[in-house]
Amino acid sequence: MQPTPFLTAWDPRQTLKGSRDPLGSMGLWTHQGRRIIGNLTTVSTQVRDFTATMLGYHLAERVRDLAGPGQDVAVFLKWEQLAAYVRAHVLDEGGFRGVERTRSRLAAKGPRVTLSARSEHQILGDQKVYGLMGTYTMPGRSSGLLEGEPLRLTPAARELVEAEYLPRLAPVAGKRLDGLARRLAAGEVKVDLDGRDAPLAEAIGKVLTRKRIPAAERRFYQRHLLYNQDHDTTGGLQGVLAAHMLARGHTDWEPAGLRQAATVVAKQGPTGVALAEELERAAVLESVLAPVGVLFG
DNA sequence: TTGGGACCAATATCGTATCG
DNA sequence: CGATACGATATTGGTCCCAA
Repeated sequence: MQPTPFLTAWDPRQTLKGSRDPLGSMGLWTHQGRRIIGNLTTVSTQVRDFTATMLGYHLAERVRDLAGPGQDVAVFLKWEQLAAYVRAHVLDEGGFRGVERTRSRLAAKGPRVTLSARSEHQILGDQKVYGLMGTYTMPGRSSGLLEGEPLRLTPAARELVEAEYLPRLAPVAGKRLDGLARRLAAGEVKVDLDGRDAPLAEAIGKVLTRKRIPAAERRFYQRHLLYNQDHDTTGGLQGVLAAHMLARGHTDWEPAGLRQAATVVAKQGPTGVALAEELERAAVLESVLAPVGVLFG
C-alpha cells in the first residue's frame, strides 16, 4: 500500500517554464482588462510617445517617397534618438524609454550627438523592440493612428500631423519634414543640439514637451487614446469609463476603487450597467490574484 | 512579434529612537 | 511632548526577458 503524501514534488509537466509569472495570471487579467480597454497597454503610458511615434512613421514615409524603400526602421530609430536627445537636453524631461543611455551619452559626450541604427548609437539594448516601435506600434494601430503594411498614418493621424506639427516644424525641418527626412536617410547623422541644430532642437522640443498640449491635440488624443472612438472593441464600455474618469478624476484601481466606480456607472444606462459588471469582475479577479500572487508568486 | 512580468536601482515613505 | 535623524521598508521608474 502506497502512502499518500500530503505535499508532493513539482510535477514538471505542470510547471510553467521560467520564473516569470509562475502562476500564469497574466492571461487571466489581460483578458479581463481587454474587455474594458481595447487599445492601450501597460507600457504605452505617455501621450507624447504617441506624438513621437506618429512623427517617426511620417518621416519613414517621407524617406520612402524621396529615397526609396528599405530604410523605414533605421529612419525611425534615428528620429527616436533625436527626439530623446531633445527631450533630455533641451526640455530636461525624462520619463521616456531610453532615458538612461540618452542622459549618460549627453553627460559623457555633450550636445554633439550621433544618430544611427548601429547598436552603439541606440538608446536601448534593442531599440526596435524596446523603443517606440516595439511598444507603441500596436497600441497606435488599435487606436486608429496607424494602419496598413508598410505601416502608415491613418487619415485621422495624418490630419493631426499636418495641422499641428508640420507647420510648426517646417521653418527648420522643411516642408513636410523633407529636409529632416533627407538628413535622417544618411547612415550616420551628426546633430549639434546647442550649435548649428539648436533651432531644430528647439522646434522639436516645443512639439514634444509634456508641459503644453494645445487644445486641438488634447481633443485628438482624448478621442483616439482615451475613448478610442473610431476603433472601439469594448461595445462602448471604454467610452463610459473614460467619461467617468474625466468627470470624477477617478484613478483608484484597487478592488475598492473598481467597485466604487462600478456603482457610479451602473446608473448610466445599459452600457453603464454592462461596464459595472466588468469592473466588478475585475475587482473579483484582482482580489483573488493579488493575495495568491503574494502567497505563491 | 507582442506585451506584461522580473529584476535592479533610485526614490519615497514609514517607524522608531533620540534629542532639545 | 514635539522635532529630527536615521535605518528599514515600500513604491516607482527603467530596462530587458521570454511565453504565447
